[in-house]
Amino acid sequence: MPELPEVETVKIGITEHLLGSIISEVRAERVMLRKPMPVENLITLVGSKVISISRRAKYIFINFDSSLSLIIHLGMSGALLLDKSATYLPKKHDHLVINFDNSICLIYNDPRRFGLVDLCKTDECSGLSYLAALGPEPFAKNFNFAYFQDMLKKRSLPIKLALMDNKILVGVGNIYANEILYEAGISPLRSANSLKAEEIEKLILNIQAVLSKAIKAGGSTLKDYKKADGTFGGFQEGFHVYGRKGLSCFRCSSQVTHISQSRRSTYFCSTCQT
DNA sequence: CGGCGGTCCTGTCAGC
DNA sequence: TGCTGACAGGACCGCC
Repeated sequence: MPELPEVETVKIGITEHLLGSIISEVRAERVMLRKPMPVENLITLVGSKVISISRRAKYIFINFDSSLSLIIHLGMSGALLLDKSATYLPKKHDHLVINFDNSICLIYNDPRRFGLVDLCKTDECSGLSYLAALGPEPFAKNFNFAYFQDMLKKRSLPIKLALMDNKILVGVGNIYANEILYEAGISPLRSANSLKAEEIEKLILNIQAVLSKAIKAGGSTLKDYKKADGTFGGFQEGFHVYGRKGLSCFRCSSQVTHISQSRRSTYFCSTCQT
């Protein structure tokens, strides 16, 4: 799935085509995602006009003039695609297909169904249980040294898991957690509360550097992820450790180590990352 | 409360 | 070729 750079890329990709468009038809499959898809509510979107598209963590918000917001999370395997041929034929795992008056079609496809589709009044979204507890955005002012140091000193779990904890910081998933720690020269096994001030500084810089580089590259494409136009992101060419088990570290040439932490793959260089 | 393992689901790939 | 098991970008839940 999409981590923050992929979600941001999808958001940008759909915005230019959907802004100002009016929904003419909603086809929603009665399917169980992270929670049941609210089919009856989704159908009420017909006639609504898109006024803005935003992102919070890995959630995309399509905001309408009817004061409603469509909330979409792509989970592990979800994709949000645009189709410009007037007659789109639904494919397997297309759970939501929305037609717009400008003959553009927005398709939500998610084979593993770990994603989420929800509808909420725009001004009530921040109160939703799955959004209320989220930590700061990596590029926001409230994600700073004082905040991060304070959060990390209270936690004893491995720093890699802390990076992926949405209450501490949103947007960093498994791939980028690996890449960020490699760039920062910090071992993923270190407990969060063992980091020194200078390491925390370095971590913040690399969280922002790695994510912004990935956004510029249009995200990373591994298996399922595609950009909204169906083409692929390019950042996977830039991975330094992820998926490189046994290959040479680009810095010191020793072999990249692969381990499992909380059932997620961790890749790191045990020489460069201490 | 914090940490960790199990779980939701389908697709793909390696190995037999 | 076909089966089986491991594994995959996320996040929630429940148990200690």
